[in-house]
Amino acid sequence: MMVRKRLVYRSRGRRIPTMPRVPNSARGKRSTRRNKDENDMCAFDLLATVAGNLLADQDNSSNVPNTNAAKAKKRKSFKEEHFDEILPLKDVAMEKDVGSGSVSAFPRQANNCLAENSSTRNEAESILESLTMKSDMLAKIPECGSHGIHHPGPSSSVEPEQVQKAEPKVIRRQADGHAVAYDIFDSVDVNGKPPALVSSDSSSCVPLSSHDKEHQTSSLYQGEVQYAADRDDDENSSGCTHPSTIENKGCKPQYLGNHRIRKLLASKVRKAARNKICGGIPSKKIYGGLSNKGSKLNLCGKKISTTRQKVQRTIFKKKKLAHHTTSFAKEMLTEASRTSFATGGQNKSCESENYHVKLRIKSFNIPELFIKVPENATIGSLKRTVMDVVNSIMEGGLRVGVLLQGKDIQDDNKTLRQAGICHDKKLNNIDFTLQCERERESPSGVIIPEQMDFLTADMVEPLARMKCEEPFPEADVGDDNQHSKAPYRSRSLSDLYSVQCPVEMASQDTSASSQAIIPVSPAPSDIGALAIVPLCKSKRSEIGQRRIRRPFTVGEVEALVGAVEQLGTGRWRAVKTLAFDNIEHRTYVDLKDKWKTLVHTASISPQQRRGQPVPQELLDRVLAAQAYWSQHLQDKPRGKARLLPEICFP
DNA sequence: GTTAGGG
DNA sequence: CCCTAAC
Repeated sequence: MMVRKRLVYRSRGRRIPTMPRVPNSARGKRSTRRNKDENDMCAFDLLATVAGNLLADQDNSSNVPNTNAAKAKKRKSFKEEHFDEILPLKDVAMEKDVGSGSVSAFPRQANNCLAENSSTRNEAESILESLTMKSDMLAKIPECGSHGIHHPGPSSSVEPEQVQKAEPKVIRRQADGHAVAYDIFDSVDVNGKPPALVSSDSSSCVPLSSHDKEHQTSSLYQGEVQYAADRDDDENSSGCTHPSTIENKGCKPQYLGNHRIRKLLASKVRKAARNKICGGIPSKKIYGGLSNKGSKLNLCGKKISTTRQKVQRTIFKKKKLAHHTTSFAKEMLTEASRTSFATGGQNKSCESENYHVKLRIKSFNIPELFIKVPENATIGSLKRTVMDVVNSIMEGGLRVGVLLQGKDIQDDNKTLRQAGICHDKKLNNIDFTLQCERERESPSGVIIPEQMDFLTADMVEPLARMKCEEPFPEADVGDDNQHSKAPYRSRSLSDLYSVQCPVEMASQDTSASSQAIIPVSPAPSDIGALAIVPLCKSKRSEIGQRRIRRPFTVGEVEALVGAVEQLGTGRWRAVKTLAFDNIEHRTYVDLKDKWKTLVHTASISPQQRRGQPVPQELLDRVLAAQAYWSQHLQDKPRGKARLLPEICFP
């Protein structure tokens, strides 16, 4: 029966040359999706807000990551093996001097900062004693601690800095530097081995429950969760609030149903998430529900994750430049500390005009950045590539939104008082959101004055000051942690950012990264230029994150054609094994799909073709192979005609 | 888990 | 690339 079925397909296959319909429809679909993605932007703004709120709910679910043990092991061994090779690269890359600072100088800077913090601590505390960032979760990591950035404990908070006059620049720089640079280089992995591709496995944003250190480490180690907010403050803030939480390992795989069910659920969840997000439903609820609501939803998330991993097999294996979730959410908290702004009060309606406010960044994640790094790439090219990507990310700019009791206050001209925001009463209900500037009407792409005033001083600045760097994941595990001790400052990147846009943190944020550099494994005949591949263009939350689109290179096409010539169509698993075995991000389904499109491409006129041109010679082989196997398989349903192809396709 | 196909 | 159906 199975054979019969296949025969039927084969017969259809014969018409392949005339199956323009498939591609066309596909195109239409793509187009549609693109639009959809644009719409998803609406979710973008919501994420930030939501994230923070979820932290509190989500933590405790730290559980055992349900990752494939073998894979984890593999990754582990790999990292350990090449740690020494990787580390240097990181340093080199970080030394790129942009602006005044060099990353390599970070250690010293960190210490200095620490000292500064100490000296100004009292003063600062009086102003923002409770200001904290989720990102300090980084500090939780042992290595961070070694740099003196470590937070005192559960209730640790970001070192208060002078907040009075925060400057956007500083903020920017520090913020991104911290976030971006770190991320980018943190996982740079360069080894002598052929660059294998690294899948972003973006879906794997995992929240960490900071409390569970082991878990955390584990996650980091696996590279699945490189960064997560940690609940430094005991206050409950915790974990990763990012929507991606759904896929988070933190959710214990309570049970493992059959994959089919998982896929189904994953699919459903994704759809639901997308729809909801697009619909503008408060992400808070959406995510909150998913993450907290109980085991049910969590399970779903878990399933997604699992499914992803299995189906895509996208676990970065060899080169991962950086993987970071991108959510940046901050929540301003309010216990307005009673420090005055010294602006000279006027009315007293709200009775607290000049107060400094305590703000807390509950979550801070960074976007994924992947880069294709051919072995023959130079450090310079690597730098340029990273720079380009970062710049491209930044170009969107960022905008801060203010929510009062969940309601977005759009009138920028209103005074806080007019908006009903009083230090005494309403501050507790204020939230900030980070929105991608592009796609939004906000003119300058710069933060709005009022907001800036508020944020700058109290919230952003501290953030900018964060010195803690995430340690090399491997470090935690490795015996020799010496290397891991080195912090990776990202001053250079931050500087870049600052140039691009004033308050960029957001760009990397929730927008889920507009782009990413993706390391692509060296396809059989890959041409080795650095290539940047957009990552999750949609900026949608990572919930239903679609895999990044990675166009086949000519080399890959060639390998595919060669494999199909030998194995025939219909044996995609074998094709995968034969020609793409070491390329994690190309699944046999991908190969099958690619073949489908190749056949179509070959059957249309060159003028109608799009994308990177495929040599006519290859297309000819595609048609020949397709025709051959279509016929051949009909005659001999399965197997047995292995050598024929060679005859036909030398 | 694979394969074929439609979207 | 995603999602499903069918095996």
